[in-house]
Amino acid sequence: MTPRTAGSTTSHTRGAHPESAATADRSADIARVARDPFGWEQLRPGLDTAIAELVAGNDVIAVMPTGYGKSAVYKIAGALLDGPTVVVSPLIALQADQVAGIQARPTAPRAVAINSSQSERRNAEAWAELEARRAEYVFLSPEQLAKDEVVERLAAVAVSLFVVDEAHCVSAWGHDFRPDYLRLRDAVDGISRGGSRPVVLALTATGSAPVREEIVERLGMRDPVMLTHGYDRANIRLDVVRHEGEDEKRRAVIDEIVDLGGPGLLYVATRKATELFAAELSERGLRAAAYHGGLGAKQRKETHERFQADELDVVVATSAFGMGIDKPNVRFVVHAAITESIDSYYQEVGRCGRDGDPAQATLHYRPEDLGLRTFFASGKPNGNRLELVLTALQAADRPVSAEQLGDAVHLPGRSVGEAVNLLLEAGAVRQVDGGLRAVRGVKIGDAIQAARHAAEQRERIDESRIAMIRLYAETLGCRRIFLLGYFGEARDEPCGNCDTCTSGTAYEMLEQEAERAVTSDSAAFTVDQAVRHTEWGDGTVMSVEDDRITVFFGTEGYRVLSLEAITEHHLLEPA
DNA sequence: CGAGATCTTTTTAAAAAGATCTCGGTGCGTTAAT
Repeated sequence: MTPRTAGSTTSHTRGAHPESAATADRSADIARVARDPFGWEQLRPGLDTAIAELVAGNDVIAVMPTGYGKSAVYKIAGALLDGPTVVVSPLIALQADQVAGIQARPTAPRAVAINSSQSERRNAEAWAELEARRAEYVFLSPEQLAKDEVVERLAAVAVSLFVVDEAHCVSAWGHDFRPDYLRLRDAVDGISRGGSRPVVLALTATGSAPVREEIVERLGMRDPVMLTHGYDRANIRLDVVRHEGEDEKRRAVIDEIVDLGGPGLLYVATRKATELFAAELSERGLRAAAYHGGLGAKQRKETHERFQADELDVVVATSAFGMGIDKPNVRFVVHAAITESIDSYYQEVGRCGRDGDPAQATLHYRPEDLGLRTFFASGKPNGNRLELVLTALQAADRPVSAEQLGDAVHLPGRSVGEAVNLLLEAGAVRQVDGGLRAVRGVKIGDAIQAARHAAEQRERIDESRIAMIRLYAETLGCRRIFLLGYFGEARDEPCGNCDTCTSGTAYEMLEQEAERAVTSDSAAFTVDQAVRHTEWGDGTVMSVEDDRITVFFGTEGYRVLSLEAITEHHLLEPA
């Protein structure tokens, strides 16, 4: 399941020889479509490769920073492939922008969106355009694609390209928050039933190896080509500041932002904190606004637009602010609280310094802040609740909607949804047209145990992701070496642009490790190597240091193992 | 799990310390009331 790699250094070509006539024709086609309807004279490295692979019929997962021009991949490949392009987009606001972006070029193929914010009539028109082959691109949410009717209609129009934008959502949201992300594979299968299977493209701005592999697996991608570009953002300075007390941390955050000016982003953990910080920053003379999911759509849009137009210095936000922001001159991303994973942290940090000029990323760290992350990570499968929900479903003689189910068991919608997701994952419940249905012949006891098991595994993985960001915050080594290592890019030289390099501990750590390395044998393991642990089963080596290695296990998450212990107890062997 | 609010107890009887409670993020879609 490991994707084939075609990164910036190791260019990958498959099928026809690069100099063959067919390939030459193809790159001429790509250049022509890029120029003619879309107006791009030159495509960035990797984009043309991605398009060529798709046009040749190969699935592609592309990991590239926002602002790199990822959307060109599906715009051009979609235009070249015969048949409409489905683009799965997580936010309706984003869909509107994406459609507008294509429509802004009068000669580009037509794009439509189908979602609940549009009138029924508008959606019907979109379908009609698609079915009449007047529209090439259709933007949809995963929830739309969970509907059988939608999938059937798409199967009938012979979709040629299936794109999952912001594909990290599959792994980040699919398990609990937006479970329909895990059903996209069924949508691809359903669309294929109409004829041939569409080529699948996954796009994301960040993703560690486990996240990328989960995307590939959950989407059912076939032998995909992986393209990564621009992980190292050398112009972003990486600092971590450790704090003892909450008040002292808050003052330090405010002082730093006032000092930095703007434009920049301040990420905080709670909605309330966005308001508090925004108020205090305003008092200190900055143009600051709060942003979180609880605000009205109008206000959110306005804040977004004001920031984009340089009318705000700082947006103080929860993780709600981010996707769809494409502002090159963001000068800093400051975190007043730690995130739940390195993946999220680097994604948020990646929003500054896109213009290549120096930018600042500071994490204000208190170990106590990890508590909130642990709280969010805990699934807490309540046996009672699971049993209640499953019994109700088994008793029903026809599919039940989530809402009917909530009424039947007298539980808040949220806990019902949580239970349902676990039962779905455990295979005890199935989503069918019209609602949920219990799978026949499954014993309640077995189902609940399986659901609990699924929840516990998930929890272990989430907690190991928290443990990794904690290691980042607490490391004395070079921050960049650590970050890039997490994303699978080995780097030996300290970066010179982070706090540990400045303080010198990064160099001390390297020396110490070099000394220890004399007595240990780290050469036995390499990054990306498949290994098997006596207790935790199969895993992949994520990073190798001189005295320890980090391994990602499918059932446990990230584990740091000392080489001494591995050797002594024969814990790990190549798989 | 931890912070902040609120309630309860203690003790330089009006304020402070201690105990208990509550809340915390991400968005789709559908629907009911204006």
